Amino acid sequence: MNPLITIVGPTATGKSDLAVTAALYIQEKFGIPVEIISADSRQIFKHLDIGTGKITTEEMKGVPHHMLDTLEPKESFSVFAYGKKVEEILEEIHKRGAIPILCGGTGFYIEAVVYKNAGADTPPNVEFQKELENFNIDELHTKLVQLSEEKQKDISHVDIQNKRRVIRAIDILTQDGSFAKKNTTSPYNLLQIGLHADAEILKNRIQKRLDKRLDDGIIQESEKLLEQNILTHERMHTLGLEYRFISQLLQKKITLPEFKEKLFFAIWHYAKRQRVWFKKYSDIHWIQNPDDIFPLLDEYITATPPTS
RNA sequence: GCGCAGAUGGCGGAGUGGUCAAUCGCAUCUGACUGUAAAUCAGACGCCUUCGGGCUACGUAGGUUCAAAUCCUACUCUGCGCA
Repeated sequence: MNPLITIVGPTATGKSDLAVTAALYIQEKFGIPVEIISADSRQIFKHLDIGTGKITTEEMKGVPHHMLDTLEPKESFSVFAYGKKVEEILEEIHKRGAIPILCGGTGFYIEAVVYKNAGADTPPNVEFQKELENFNIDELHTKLVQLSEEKQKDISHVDIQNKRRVIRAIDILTQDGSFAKKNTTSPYNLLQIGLHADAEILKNRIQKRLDKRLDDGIIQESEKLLEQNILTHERMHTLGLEYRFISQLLQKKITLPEFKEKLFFAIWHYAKRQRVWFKKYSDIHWIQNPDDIFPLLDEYITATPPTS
């Protein structure tokens, strides 16, 4: 099995830096090259630098990074596409005899790579989904139940209160597709590392990071992208967090103090959601101190020297 | 000092005699997650409970009433106006 190291955890715990540190450590100590793959749903986009806290070239310290700056913000993307793309990249990395580190906080993206669970194998019918938007959740639910009986498909996994999910389920069944089975085992030889920080510490880090990004010009970045028509307010809304609230601020829907407060809580809530997501994987080695990664790497690489 | 307004759960803010442990928003807690995932969605949220219910609560102290967060009186505090 080919090796794959993951570095996961909530935002603002220092994953990106740790990935670089780990990469350099492995290269120096074992002479094996390492390449990093970002698992961040927004850092994939060009121009979104300060807002997503994207790692700089300098901070990469020469370690190759993948899945950063590959799309224009206006282009749409999906977990499915992500999973496919990363699969290719992994293959190349393994061919080169290098070890990949998948690093990021987007749980679903990690799942798509590690377990190859990126959803049903039925492409979305965007037009049809738009039509469905016009119905309310109860009507949609009724439709879904009818369809499931017609097509004899189990829909017990669908969250019937979540409009988006119900629409997608209807979409899949209407196309005669079926829901993918969930894989529970990984095709890779895994080392999963989670970076953990206690609530108070994490809150503090989030606040400090936010203040710093404001100083760095996070708002101006978006203003400029709006001027250049690289971003729209609509797109900023779907990008979430920083972009969503900056958009509201620039449109004067909220004041600066409100912006700061709302954004802080939104990031904090996001971090909690990430924590819940990663909780379900029992094979993650949770560490609090970055230095604790070294023995884990030593053991992993010594026990299973990567071959290609 | 006088006048007016107000004091509600961690915060904001509804409620103005019974259906109020008290709408709602925020925060908090727990969780879901099958092609938008930094997204989307759910549950809990006074205390106790054998889950039937019980108890204590709407500034404080009294009062009216079968019944009060809601009416009356006094007091305390806060805001605005006049002195």
